[in-house]
Amino acid sequence: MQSAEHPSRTARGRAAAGEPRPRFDTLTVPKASDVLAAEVRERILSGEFTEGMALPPERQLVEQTGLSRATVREALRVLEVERLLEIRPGRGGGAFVHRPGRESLANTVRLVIRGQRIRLEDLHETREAIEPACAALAARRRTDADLAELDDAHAELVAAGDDIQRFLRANIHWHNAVARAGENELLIGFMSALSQSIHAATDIEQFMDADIRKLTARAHARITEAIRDRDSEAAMRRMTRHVCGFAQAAAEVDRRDGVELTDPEN
Amino acid sequence: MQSAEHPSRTARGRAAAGEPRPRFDTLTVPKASDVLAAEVRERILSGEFTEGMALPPERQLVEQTGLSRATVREALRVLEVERLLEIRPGRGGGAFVHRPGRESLANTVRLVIRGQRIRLEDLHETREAIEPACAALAARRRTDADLAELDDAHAELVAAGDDIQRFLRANIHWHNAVARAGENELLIGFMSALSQSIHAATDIEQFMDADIRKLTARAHARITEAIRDRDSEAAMRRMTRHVCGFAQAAAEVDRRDGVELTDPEN
DNA sequence: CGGCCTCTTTGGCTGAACCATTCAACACAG
DNA sequence: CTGTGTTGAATGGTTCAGCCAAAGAGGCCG
Repeated sequence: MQSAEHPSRTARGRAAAGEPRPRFDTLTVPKASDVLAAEVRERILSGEFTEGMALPPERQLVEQTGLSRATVREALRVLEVERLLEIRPGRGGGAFVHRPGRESLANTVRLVIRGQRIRLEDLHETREAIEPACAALAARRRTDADLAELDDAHAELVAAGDDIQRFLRANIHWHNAVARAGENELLIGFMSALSQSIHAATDIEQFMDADIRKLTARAHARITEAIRDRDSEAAMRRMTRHVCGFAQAAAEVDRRDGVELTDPEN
Repeated sequence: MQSAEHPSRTARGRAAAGEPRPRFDTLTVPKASDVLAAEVRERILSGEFTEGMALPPERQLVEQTGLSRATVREALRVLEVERLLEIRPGRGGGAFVHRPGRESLANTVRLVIRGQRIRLEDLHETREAIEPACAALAARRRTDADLAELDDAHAELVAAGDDIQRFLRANIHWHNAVARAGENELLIGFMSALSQSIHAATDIEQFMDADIRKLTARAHARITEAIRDRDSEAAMRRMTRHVCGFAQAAAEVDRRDGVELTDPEN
């Protein structure tokens, strides 16, 4: 700061002589821990640090970087939050490179959905965009194992009967199985996060009555058949109808709830 | 550990007497900074801490929590990475609650895409699922301002001529404008991350020849028209054709490159 | 009154030390 | 020789005390 004020005075004298001075943009000073984190992040993402590789222990990083331990720890912590490192305590522990899997993709997306307070309608619309595509891909790429899982999930759904919690678990399981059969990691992650978020945000007990459950089971069966026949057109069409129907039903209940629940509050 | 071995001996004696012993699961000890981070995170997400609200300064948090400053700082750092806090130094600074916007949604998704090394085909497939839906929504919900932005972006695209970088910027801008017109925050974030990631991953100079540029401009024009006419069917159909065509062209070039570029390496 | 200076508040960073967990090596009893 | 308990070392987790740097607040002097 002082070294920035000081020259400005002398420079003003020169400016009076008509000589143009160089222009400096307001420069941003990054935090030390961010610098280290960025360095390590790049080396992980570039593939220089491979999955499972152990970083040097903290105290050694302190030596090598010239930073303090707190700073090094902050950097490691940042990368742990970003799921690029996994840190284990104790002897033989340390920071290990970890290329996150589909689970953490789903977790991240879910956190973002919650953090941004995305509207439920937005979630439904997004699902209407994504899930039919998943069904279409599933129909093209399904293996027999995928099919078996779909059948299992559907059997469980039917077997659930009036046990709503069991029904809902089987429902999510079936939807995730469709996404997995599509073999697209990104769509799998999105769908997983979406279905969980929608499930969590919907007061689902309210409208999961016997009729809707029956309708759901029929729709799943027909979609599963299309996937079995590798008929991606039909799978997509039927899935579109299924999720749109669900969204409408949810909106219906939500509107009723809106009247019941938000009025007394205000 | 010792307290777990010790009783086992005395208990073994009792077990011989046929009396079942209680079973302990391996218990997990959370880190102090995680506990604090979780606490603050919940209070932000639940709405108790509102946007822009200032948390107490670090030293005061140290008093109130009974933790050390390093621990408190780690917790705040975690929340900063999750974009739930914004931390500013200097007097009048501190930790401020920050509900992340669409920019950080896109950033997060982009990081995940890169971190997981999602395949380019997966990106294209996901885009083929999402962007037509965006176009359909845009046709239904567009305002005149949205339309103006689309027209601007298209004009810029046409004006770019042979300046490929300028063309590409205008291209991304137009695609983002479509998403924004759809008014779905989640889709906006996904699309923004997708188009940037695809752009970054495609060796785009290679196949963005004059023909493709002309084709792109025509497609954009026709889609913009559909959105102007609020014809969501047409918008969706044309967008599907557009992005599929792009994906095929990219795959074509990629295959050619694959032969050229990966052979010499091996 | 306005510009400058100093003071205070706040985050950023350091260093040293101690605690907790885990694993490996080793010594000792059976 | 075997297995079992003990000890020690490596490593992350936490604390404490302190200094530095940035940035606003308020007073002081021209």
